Amino acid sequence: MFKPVNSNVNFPEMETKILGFWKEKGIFEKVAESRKGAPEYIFYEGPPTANGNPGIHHVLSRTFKDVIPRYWTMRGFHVPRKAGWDTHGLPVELEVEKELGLSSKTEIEKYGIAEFNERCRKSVFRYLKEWEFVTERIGFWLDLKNAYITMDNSYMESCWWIIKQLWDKGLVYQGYKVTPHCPRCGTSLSSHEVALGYKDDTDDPSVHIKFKIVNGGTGGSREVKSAVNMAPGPVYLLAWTTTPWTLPGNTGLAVSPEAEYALVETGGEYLIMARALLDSSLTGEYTVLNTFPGAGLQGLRYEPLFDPWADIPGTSKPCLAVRRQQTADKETNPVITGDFVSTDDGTGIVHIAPAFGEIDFETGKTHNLDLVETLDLQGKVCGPFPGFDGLFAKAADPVITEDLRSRGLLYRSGRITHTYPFCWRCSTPLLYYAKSSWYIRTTAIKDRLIACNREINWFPEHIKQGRFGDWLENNVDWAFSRERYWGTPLNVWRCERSAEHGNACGGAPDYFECPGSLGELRDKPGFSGLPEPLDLHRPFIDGVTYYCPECGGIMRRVPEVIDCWFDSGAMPVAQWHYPMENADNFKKNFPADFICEAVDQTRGWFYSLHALSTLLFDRPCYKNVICLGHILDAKGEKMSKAKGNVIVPATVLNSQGADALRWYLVTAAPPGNVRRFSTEQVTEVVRKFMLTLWNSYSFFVTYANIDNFDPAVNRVRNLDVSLDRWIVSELNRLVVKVNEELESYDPTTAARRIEEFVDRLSNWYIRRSRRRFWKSENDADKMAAYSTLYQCLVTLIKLIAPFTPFIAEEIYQNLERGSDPASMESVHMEAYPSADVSLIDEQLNADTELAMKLSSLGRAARSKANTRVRQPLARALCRLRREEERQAFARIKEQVMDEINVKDLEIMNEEGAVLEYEVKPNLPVLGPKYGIKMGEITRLLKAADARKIAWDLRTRGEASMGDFTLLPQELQVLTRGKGGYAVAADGDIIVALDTVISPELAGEGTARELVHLLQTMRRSAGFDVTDHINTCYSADSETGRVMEQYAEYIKQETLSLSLVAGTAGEGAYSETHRLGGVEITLAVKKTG
RNA sequence: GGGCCAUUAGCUCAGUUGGUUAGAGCACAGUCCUGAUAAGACUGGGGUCUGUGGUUCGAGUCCACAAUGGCCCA
Repeated sequence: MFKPVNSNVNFPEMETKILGFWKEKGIFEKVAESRKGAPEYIFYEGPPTANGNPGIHHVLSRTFKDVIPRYWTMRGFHVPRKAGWDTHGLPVELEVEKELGLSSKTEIEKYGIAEFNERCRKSVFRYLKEWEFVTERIGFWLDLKNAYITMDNSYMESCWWIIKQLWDKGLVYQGYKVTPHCPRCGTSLSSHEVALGYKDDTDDPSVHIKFKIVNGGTGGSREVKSAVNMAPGPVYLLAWTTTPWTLPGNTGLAVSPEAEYALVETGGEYLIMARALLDSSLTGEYTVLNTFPGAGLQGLRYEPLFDPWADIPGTSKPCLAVRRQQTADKETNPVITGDFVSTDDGTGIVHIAPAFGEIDFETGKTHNLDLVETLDLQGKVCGPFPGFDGLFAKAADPVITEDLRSRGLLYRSGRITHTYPFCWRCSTPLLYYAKSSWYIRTTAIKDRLIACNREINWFPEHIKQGRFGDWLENNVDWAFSRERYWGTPLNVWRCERSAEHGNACGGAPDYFECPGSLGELRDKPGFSGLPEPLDLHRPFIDGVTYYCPECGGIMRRVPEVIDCWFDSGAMPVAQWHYPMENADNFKKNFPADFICEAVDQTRGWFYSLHALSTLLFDRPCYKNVICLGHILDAKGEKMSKAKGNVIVPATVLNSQGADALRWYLVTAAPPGNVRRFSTEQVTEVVRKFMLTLWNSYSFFVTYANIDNFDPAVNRVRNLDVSLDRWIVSELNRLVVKVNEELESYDPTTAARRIEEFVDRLSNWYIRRSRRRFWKSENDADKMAAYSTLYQCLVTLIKLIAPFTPFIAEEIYQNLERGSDPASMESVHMEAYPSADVSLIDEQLNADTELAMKLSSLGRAARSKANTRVRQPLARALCRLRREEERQAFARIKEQVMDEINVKDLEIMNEEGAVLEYEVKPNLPVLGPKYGIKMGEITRLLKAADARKIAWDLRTRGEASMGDFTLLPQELQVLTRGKGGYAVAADGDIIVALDTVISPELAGEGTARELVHLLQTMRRSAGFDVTDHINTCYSADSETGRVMEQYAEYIKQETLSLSLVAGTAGEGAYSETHRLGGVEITLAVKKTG
């Protein structure tokens, strides 16, 4: 006996019960245990940060992260599922800053780094419970107990080891470069972090500035100089910028050497700029006085807008860094040429501030421009600039603009909206400026990064050459240091003397060492300053010093910590504390077979894993990667707290359940696409898939129990009913396909196929087999039906187990575990189904397709004739063109007759009465043969008499039209129902119904109608399916006659022991209906 | 400004190497079927396959450009 199944199932409740079962029996651990020693399939968990609530997009990635490992586990592999947590970095610090009300690094340091970091440590796991809850609730099996945690000493020590490896290869350097800098966070951002924070529609100033040309300089072509000298007033170079705050740092102007420039007079002023941009830049009428190539401007000098060297009381002095680059040539502020100058926008003259832009900086180096740094690390202006000294850069913009206006140096000012980068965590506008930072020289291995990427399978595939490939092609060195507090400290120590005494130490300007482990550090001469208990974080590690081996000076750690993307990219190594321990584990678990994250990780984790793996081991870190698209709300908008359109996983999990959500996430859209999420669609999954499956299961259990079906005893191996052989064939074909698709990382197509199978199982196999289950004798056919359905169900639940682990477990426990004590304790310990291809019968599958098609057409024809299916009809005719179909006809005839309730079904011979013809060109054949003449042929065919052509083709083997003689294979003769109301057609196939209803047929129809009424009444009366009843009726004489004629049939169908005319007795359930225009009253009563 | 992806019915998605009448499901309306079903069947309305050019005898499919949305990069 199987456990009875309630067809009114509550999935969330069922799932909770299964969760309890897994927990109580330790199923997850047992599954892992059962695969010990099996070949490894390696999955890496990309560590989330648990300082915020998990959202629906996390459920998406966690579902895919679960399906694939579950699949490979069932395929017999041992799949470790070590959890991980990302704990360092700016996001964490930011939360704490908010809590403490701190707003700058100075305030953090005043508060105390030790205390600050302690707060960070605590805040990291604030939402750990929610994360663990969601992870468990959705059935994502993850080894949470042995999670790797990036802030552990052991983890950080492994990071040190990695840095040391790179250091020894000369791949780590300190560079003075322009970096995007967040003035609020006070640190540089790596390029992948910058990528996270671009905002369109940023409103910024747009100013055109006049730079006054100094007469009598040495540069400029003769032509230009004479033009400038001959102008009646001062001549200005017109430049455009959106960042006025960079203007005090201006030390050069760049022009395009090839472009044409013009000297114009406008409003009494004399301006030089690119000719192509005159109309878009100038506000009024203008006259072009001269034109010359940009190269001619090279070497002109202009007056600086500000003097950063000035000594003005009450202002900061000097600027932070003011470097006069030129030694020989004292003249400053030159016009230079550069290929980067475009004449697409602006004025064709680009203002260069070497401290504030990558191109600017490089240009400054090339042309020996002065470097003037007028901002401190908080983004405040610093320098002899009364009025805006001390202001935040962006706040200084209007002041600077006003100042220039008052001095007549502003030509025009307005606003512009464009895209600008902001800090991805705190939304402060980023400022680009030159400063020192630690780099990993990834450009040195760029070719290897690209080559290793070739070995990776990306899903979707376009990421490989597209987004990720491009990223690698444009690789820049990884700026991996952060001037912050809560992160893995950079393990570089520097000799104090090198800075204090110039070249005093070892002859080098700076002497650095990079100890690669705690042990190595402890072994340094004079090591001291590390307190117990051990904590490698700041500020404790900052106190560690030792003696410089070169000069005996004090070695101190540099102040930086490392990028948290480095942490997560280090996980293949650091999760094992390799190489300090677990060398075996590391080797066994590297590289990964599979990882999965959303597309935003191409520059994040996907990159940091790939880069570190290539740097360290010269090989890719992962073999297969599913890259998921983002989730939008039902309207296609991004989910955000601000919009209030965030869907919390718990709401869906509580109402529809985890299986439904998982199935939806897998099947609804291709994984790589963006997708809209709405709970209505999850509900649809419940109705369409989950309930159909559940009801098939519940149907099976109900009847199997009535008949005491025992799969162990009643297993039928040789099926001779074609319906059974068909569904088994479909099942095995499904198993082949699903395996193929899962092996190629396409769970979506696999699941969609399963969905289709469930539909066929329920709506064709079970529906058509229903009568076999009701038969009162336990004959062989009935057992074959049970056995087949049982086999389908137990195979099916194993197929779906990776996708919907709960319902699979629930059904497994009842159907398989419940009847076979030798079965596994959980469905997830089972082997994934493998197909028996000998059971796949393509012919049979095609036959059944045809039967379905004919049945569908038959019903369509009935619908047109307005004849209900319950009313039997004498005859149907069908038209089949293809030889295979005509052969299949004999095999499926009975099925179709039964489906559309006709007494006879024949292939039609004389078609004229019900059909009309159409002749069409067979394009794939005719096209290549006739090419450009096709148009004419098509026209001729349309005009021709289709019936005649069909006749000619059949009798003469060809047909002629105009100049053309066409052969049968070049044309298609289509036929369709001729206006007749009982004909339905689809392409070649036609079904026509004989709609004449004889009195006998009418009587039979009435009998079936009566059975239907009584069945419905049984249900309304609340009888059990197996209850026997007594039935009474009062009806007109005609109906009474039918009752008598079909008494045996009616009694058998409705389990009536008696069927008598008369009024109902005490306690009977009675209903009155209209049947064929007359009123009848029926009454049913349970016996005994 | 550049790159990648998407755009097919009101909604969610299929659409194989270019080939004849572009399909499902949901939703809506009507009819039917039902002794597992919250299901199913049939019919109907609903599509200039985002647009414009091009290649071709023939384009949802290939090419170019553009638009919208998303992501990424400057």
